[in-house]
Amino acid sequence: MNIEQSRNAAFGAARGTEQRTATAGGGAAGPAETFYITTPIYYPSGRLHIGHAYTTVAADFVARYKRQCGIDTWFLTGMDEHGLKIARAAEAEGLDPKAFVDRAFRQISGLWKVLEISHDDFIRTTEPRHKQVVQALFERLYRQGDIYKGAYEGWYCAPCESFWLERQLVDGNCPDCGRSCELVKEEAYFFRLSRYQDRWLEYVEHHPEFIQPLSRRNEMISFVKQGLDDLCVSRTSFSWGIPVAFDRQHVVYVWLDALTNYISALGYGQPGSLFDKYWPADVHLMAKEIVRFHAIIWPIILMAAGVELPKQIFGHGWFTADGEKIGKSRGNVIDPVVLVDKYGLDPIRYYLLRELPFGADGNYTEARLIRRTNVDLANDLGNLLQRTLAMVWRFAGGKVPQPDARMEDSQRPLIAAAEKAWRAYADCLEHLDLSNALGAVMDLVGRANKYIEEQLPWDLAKDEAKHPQLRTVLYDLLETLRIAAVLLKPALRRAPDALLGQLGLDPAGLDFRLPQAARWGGLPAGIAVRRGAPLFPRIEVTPEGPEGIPQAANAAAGTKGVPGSETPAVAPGVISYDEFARIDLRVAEVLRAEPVKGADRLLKLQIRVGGSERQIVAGIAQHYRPEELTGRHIVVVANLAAAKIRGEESNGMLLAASAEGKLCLVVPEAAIPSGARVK
RNA sequence: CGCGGGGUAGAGCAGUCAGGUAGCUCGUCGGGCUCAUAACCCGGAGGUCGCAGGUUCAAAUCCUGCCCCCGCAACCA
Repeated sequence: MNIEQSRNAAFGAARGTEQRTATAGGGAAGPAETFYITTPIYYPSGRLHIGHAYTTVAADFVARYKRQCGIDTWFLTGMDEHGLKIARAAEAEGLDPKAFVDRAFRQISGLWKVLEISHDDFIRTTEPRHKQVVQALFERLYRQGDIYKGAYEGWYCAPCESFWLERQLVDGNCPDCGRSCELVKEEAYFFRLSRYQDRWLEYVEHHPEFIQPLSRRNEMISFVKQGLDDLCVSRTSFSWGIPVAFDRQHVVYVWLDALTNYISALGYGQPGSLFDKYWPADVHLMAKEIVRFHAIIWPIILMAAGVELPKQIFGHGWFTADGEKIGKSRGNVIDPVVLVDKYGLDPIRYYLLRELPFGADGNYTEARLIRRTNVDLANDLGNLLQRTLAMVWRFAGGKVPQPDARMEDSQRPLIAAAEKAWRAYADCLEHLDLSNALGAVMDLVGRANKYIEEQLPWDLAKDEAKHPQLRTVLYDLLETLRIAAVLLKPALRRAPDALLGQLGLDPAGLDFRLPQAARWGGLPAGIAVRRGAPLFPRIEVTPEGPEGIPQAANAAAGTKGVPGSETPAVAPGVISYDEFARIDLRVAEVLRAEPVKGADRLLKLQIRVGGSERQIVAGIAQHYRPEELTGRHIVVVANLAAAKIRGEESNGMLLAASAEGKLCLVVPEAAIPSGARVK
């Protein structure tokens, strides 16, 4: 009873501090509480990478949490399918744009399936339901004078069919191909952002929670204070888009199309639609680079349309790849599907959600993923379950023991720790501090591990008089594990149920509703526990040295030590021989070299590799003069995908070593014909 | 004067909005425990919180100036 009292007091207090409408609180009177969360609609011009997975898994965690709190939740994601880039990419593959985006849709859906994303809807901007809302919105804004017809002025590169702003040009030429551009004017519609500038500032001033985190908010405010230009919202130079209803030469351009998905998906404009139920959105979640559009353009569109604004725009940080920004052009795209295959879904989800303070940037490395999994999930949580169950078998006959009714709550520190964990967890989630929400659960797990050392159950077992205490200790450990599983349920997909199953519960028949499910005492005494496989096996990393030791040294030692037997299990950071063999390294002769126009670090080299000649571009201009390269033999990666650098075609990459600002070419040590294989 | 992020222990980071004994993970050194997935627990060593001023009883935190690194913007293959 004292348990119940303190519980209620604790929850009452927690509820009282939560200000936003979407809380974990139990149902009061009034209309049912709802929660609407969105991810951006992703643009399928390239493959989706860990960044997309990050945003979407984060939204999934929040959505599942809200549902678990009994809140009527709607979780939207989708795809942005229009625009010139898509039309081009489709054409390049000889596909109809629609066929192209259909294929992309299948890929993205597949990824969300692998990550077990629980979205309620997936909006595609090519769908009629979206098109119709965009057209109506465009027309309305035009009729009321917020959209006007003007002229878009820009520099046009005919071969590339691209428009550029004056400041984007390179020596007056196309930044893509280096060829000359012509100044053109294109008729276009513009949206009067400028008209709403002051209203926006005033709104943001009075709604400090509107743009989060704080650094993004400040950034947006200072951006708007510099003055807003009107926004180009239609184009005539391509047709893969939503036609402007009253002027069919135009298609709606980018943001007015894309952003509108958040209301078109709800059936905006139709009486009795989901829009009435879920709008305004509680959170638009996204990575930081598109916060500007969501925090400025979107609210102004809504203001103009007389629609209530979303409650919050939240911009999270980026995962970088070993220090570099992740990008298609860098070839360091990390495929989430590969990671899930390799490590399993829960470790990936846990890592994504736990690793970064939500809002900040952070480095993705496989070593850190492994460490997170081993330390938090295997050593702390998985091992706690294992050792607890072993003791329950040994000291309590494999059944959940009955705690000693005479013991006060104050003598059972895990009760208070569990309460504290729940409160911290719920509070963090209200602020989208996902990492610390999980951290609160892990703190509880850590407390339980420590409790075992304090109580020494194996000693208690030796003394008959202490058996009531032993039973209480074991019960408290089991109950702590149950609560941890309940709190991890929205974040992880396998482990919580597996854990509960080992506690002897049937996850399918459990009520996970928060906060009740996190209350102390939910585990019934007397049920039989079931020891099972470790929740999270440790990931062993034998061939790789500890972090901090240069990998090359270890890899070299490793390959020498392992005589060419069958492929060993390849550790992260180490590539197999087959992977290495895919790189075609060749000796090449430099025929001539010249600077790349307008670039101070680039040289353009004509090289001969065996019988064929080709051009490569290399960033060595600050270390070598063109004339000193002619005739030299160098080493190149011969099968690297072609790329355009500063408008110059590059068909390969030369090898050079650099350190501390110095750079030198890697060259054959003795004379050898061009085209010779290097390995 | 382009925009933004950052500089805190060997590594990676929190703490900065609301100033009050500098904290976490990994690594390292030592100890404990034997229930457990070579796991778990305790303790030690290790920091001029980028630099210089200022405000304050008190500054990693607030103010001013400067230095350095990174991303984007236009030079990465």
